[in-house]
Amino acid sequence: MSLELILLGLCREPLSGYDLKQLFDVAIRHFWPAELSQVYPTLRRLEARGLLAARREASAKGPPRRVYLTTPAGRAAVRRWLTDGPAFADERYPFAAQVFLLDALGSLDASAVFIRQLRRTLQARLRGLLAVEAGAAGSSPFQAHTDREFHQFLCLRMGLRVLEARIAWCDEALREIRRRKARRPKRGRP
Amino acid sequence: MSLELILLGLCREPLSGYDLKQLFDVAIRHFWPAELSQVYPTLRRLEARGLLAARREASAKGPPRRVYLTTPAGRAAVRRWLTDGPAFADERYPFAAQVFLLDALGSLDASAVFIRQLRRTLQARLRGLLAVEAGAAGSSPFQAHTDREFHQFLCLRMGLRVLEARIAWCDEALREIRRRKARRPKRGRP
DNA sequence: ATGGTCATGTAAATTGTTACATGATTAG
DNA sequence: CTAATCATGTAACAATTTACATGACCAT
Repeated sequence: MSLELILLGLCREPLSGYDLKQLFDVAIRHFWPAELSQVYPTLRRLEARGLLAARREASAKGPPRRVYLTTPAGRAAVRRWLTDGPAFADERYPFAAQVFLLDALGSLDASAVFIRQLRRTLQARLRGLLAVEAGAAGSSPFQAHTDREFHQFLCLRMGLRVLEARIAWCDEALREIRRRKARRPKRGRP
Repeated sequence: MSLELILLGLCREPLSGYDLKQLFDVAIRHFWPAELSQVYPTLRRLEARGLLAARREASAKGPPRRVYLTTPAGRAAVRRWLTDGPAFADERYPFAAQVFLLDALGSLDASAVFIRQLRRTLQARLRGLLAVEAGAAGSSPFQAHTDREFHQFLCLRMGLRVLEARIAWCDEALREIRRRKARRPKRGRP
């Protein structure tokens, strides 16, 4: 399970479930989202297996924190995961399925409306990622970073490129729809 | 649930669970995979809800087939899904998570090995999709197709573009790793 | 005192995967 | 006769989401 490995990878410094959730939400949810209700039991499980070590910590606010740190066994598991090569999972894009079935609306105009809406949403996401990039990188994108930041930045670039590709696809699709409409002009009023 | 809507969308002509599974495997699994063990109960559920109509059919081989056809209510559900605009789901890319954590290996060379391997795998997938494209489209990609084929072809193009973007990212990442290595030359033997 | 953030969890429901079970027909 | 394809399904498990539950501390 990838969530387990990700948590092990992140706990190279002591982090609580709450901390981890925040990390996910700012930097990781783009390629692997996680809810607190899944994080907490998973941390317990990893601790029970000896891959994480837990320690209580008093907190300024609220209840005491449980912070976790990866054990040597946990670190070994992460290294194995990484050296075993890229891992893949099934990908599910509902909007692609919608495009596949879009002819059910029986109107190229309706298809164009759909794709324009898709483009707007993707554009908004792209703006979000670009803001992260600008904030994280400063002016010189790949320079003056630790190896950790460097790899995280690479990761962000991957997200950016995929979004750009999807937006470019929207433009291609709209072009092709226009061409198709031009070739087969609208009936109704001559 | 998207699987339900996809099945409803596909059953505009009578199809059995078995037929549908094959459709998924050739054309749909790229953006929405499905197992038979999930398809069969889902079809039953949709029939129970009056969105699909089932009919038995004798089969040349094997047991009698159950073929399903979308009812007017089912078609309405599909149209609603499509006109409500693009639907999104969480996306999970284990390999992106691995890139995020890759600095745990403590070696830019190891990172390059990982990304080269990723590139090879993506390249192989791209070849697969290109073969589908060539087979489905003939020489003139968007022309001389029904609206149905047109939209399905658009869908394929989206898959292609995302794969190309990921491969381009691999190249960028390898370039940046080389630059970083050049700037901070290897220690060990001067 | 009201609402937000800190901080932990549990329970139920949904969704999807893997493994198992069955049996007919056809091609080699 | 053996394996592949056709065709249906069930059962057990795993992963994830949504909703619920609790309580402290801080700022307005």
